[in-house]
Amino acid sequence: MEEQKIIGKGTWIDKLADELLERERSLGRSTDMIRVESGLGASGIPHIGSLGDAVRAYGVKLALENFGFKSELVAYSDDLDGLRKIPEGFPEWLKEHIAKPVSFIPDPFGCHDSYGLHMSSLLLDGLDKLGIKYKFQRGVDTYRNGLLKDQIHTILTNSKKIGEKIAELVGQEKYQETLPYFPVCANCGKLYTAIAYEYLPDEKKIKYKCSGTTIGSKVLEGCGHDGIADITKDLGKLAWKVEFAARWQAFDIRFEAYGKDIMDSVKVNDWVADEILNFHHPTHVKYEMFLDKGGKKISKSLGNVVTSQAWLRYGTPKSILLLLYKRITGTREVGFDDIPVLMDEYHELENIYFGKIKLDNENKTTRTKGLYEYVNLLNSPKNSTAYVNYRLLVQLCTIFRENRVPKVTKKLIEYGTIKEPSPEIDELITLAANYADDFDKPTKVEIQIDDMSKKALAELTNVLSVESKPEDLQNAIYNIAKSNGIQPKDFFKTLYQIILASDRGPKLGPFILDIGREKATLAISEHL
RNA sequence: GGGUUCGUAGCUCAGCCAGGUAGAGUACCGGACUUUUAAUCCGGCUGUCCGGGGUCCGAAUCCCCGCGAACCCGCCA
Repeated sequence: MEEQKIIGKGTWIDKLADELLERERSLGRSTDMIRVESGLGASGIPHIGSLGDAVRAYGVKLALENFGFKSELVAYSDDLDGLRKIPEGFPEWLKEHIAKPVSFIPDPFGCHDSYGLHMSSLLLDGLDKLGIKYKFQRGVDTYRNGLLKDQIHTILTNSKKIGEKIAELVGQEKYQETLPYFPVCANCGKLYTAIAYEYLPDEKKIKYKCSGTTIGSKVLEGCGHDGIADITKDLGKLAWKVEFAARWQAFDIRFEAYGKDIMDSVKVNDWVADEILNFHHPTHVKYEMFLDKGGKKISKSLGNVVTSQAWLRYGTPKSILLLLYKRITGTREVGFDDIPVLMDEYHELENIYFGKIKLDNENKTTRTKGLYEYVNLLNSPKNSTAYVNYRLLVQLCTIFRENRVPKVTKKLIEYGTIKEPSPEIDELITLAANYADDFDKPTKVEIQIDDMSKKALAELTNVLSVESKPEDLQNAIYNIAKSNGIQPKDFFKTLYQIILASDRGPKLGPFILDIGREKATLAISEHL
C-alpha cells in the first residue's frame, strides 16, 4: 500500500471539509463564501449534545478556512417551534401555552423575553464559553421578515408533488391531505391547531381553520377560527419535512450536520431542495445521539440534563471541545464522570503537540496534533501549561474541605507534582473541588460508638492537644486502641467514619496533622 | 417495517472513522512502607478483539454475510 496523503490537519473534520469542497467543485458552485448551518432547538434545556451540532459545524468552518476559503456559521434557532410538552420540573401554568410558539411564551425563569429566547440563550452561552463564533438567526425573525417567502410559495404550489414524495420516501401520508405549512392562529395564537387547507398562489395567502390536531396521544383543541394568513407577513411555519430545504436555499447553506433521529426529515428535505427549489442540498454528516449513562436518549424536555453550564463547573471548555471533536461516529454515553478522563486526555494531547511525548506512528502523531489544534479552534497556545492529574486533585479535594486552593497547592508541591502555584493550577483545583463536592460525596454511615471506644477517643483528644510528629501520632492511635482492648482495625475504622464519613482513608497520623489537630479534635468531641 | 450504532482482559471501557508490536482503569497475585484498615509506590498475571469469509505484504481497524445487544424513525418538531 502506498503512503496515505494527509489532508489538512489529518482529522475527520479535514476529510469532511475536503469532500465538501470536492462536491462543490463538481457542482460548479461558487466557493467565495461557504456557509455552514447548525440548528438549535428552543423547546427545552439544551444538553451537551445540542452543542455538538454547532461545534462540529464550526469545526468544518475552521477546516475550510484553513484550506483558504471564507466560511461562516449560521446558528439558526427554531424558536417559532410550538411547545408540545412541558419539560419535567417546569411550572404547570405552561399548560395553557402548549402549542404556542416558544417565542410567545413567557420565560418561566423570568430572565429573558420569552421561553424560546431563554433556551436558545443557554445554548448560545455555551457556545460563547467554548469560543465558537456564529451568526445568530432566529426563526421568528426569519418568518416575520419574509426571508423564506419565495421558498414557501414554491413549496406550497408544489405541495401535491411533495406530499406524494413524502409518502414514498418515509411513508408519512398526512401531507397528501394537508399543506406543509402551519399558520399561527390569529385568534388563539396556537400553532399546529390551525390546519391549512388551501393556498391562493396569486395573493400568496393561505386559508386555514383552527380545528385542532393530535400530537402523539394528546388531543389539542382548536378554537374554531376561520382565517386567512399572508405567507409573506403573517406568522406561520413550514413543516419540518420541508423547512430545512427552504432555509438552505434562502441562506445558501453548503453544510449541515444532523443527528440520526431526524434522518428521514433530512432525506425529504434533500429531495425538496434538489427537485423543487432547484438548489443542491448541502453536504451532510450524520452523527449518533448522545445518550446518558443508562443508555436512553437524552431528551431535551427532561430535567437533570447534562448541560454545558453544569459541565463547566467541573471541566474546562477544552474538555467539551475534545469530547465533540474526538470523533463523530458511534453511540456515545456521556456523563459527568467522563470529565476526569477528558481532562487528562487533553493534557496528553498537549504533551504530544509540544513533543514531550513521542508516538511511534507518524500518521498518528499528525492526527493527534491536528485534534489538539481543533480543540484549540486552530489557535493553539504557544506553550504548554501546568497540569495535574484530575483524579489526584479530586482526591486531595475530598480531604481538604476548607482553604482548598492553598492547601492542595502545598500538598502538590510537597509531592513534587508541581514546582510552584499558578493560576492554571488554581483553576484546576476549583474545578476538581466542585467535582469532589458533587460526585465524590462520602456515603453517610451510621456511626456506632460503644463506651470503650468513647474512652479511647477521649484519650486521643488529649494526645491531640499537644503537637506531635506524624509517626508518633500514628503510634499513639495504635497504642490507645490496644490499651483499651479495642482491635486497632476497628478503632481506625471508627476514626475514619468520624473524620471522613468513610470506612477507609489515608494513613491517619499524617492525615490528622494535615487537616489540623483542632479540627480533628472537634469532630471527635461531637461523638463523645 | 425502515435505519444506525455497538460487541476488545473477570468487570467498565479506550483503540477503529486515514490499517503497521492488543491498551487503560479496576480486580487479582507478589514485594516495599519492619504498626492495623486504607492509600501510595514497585513488579506480575489476564485476550477466540462476537463468528465466518474477503481485500492487503500486513486487519481489532476497511468490505461482505451471519449472531447477539442497544438506540432512532415509522406522531410532531
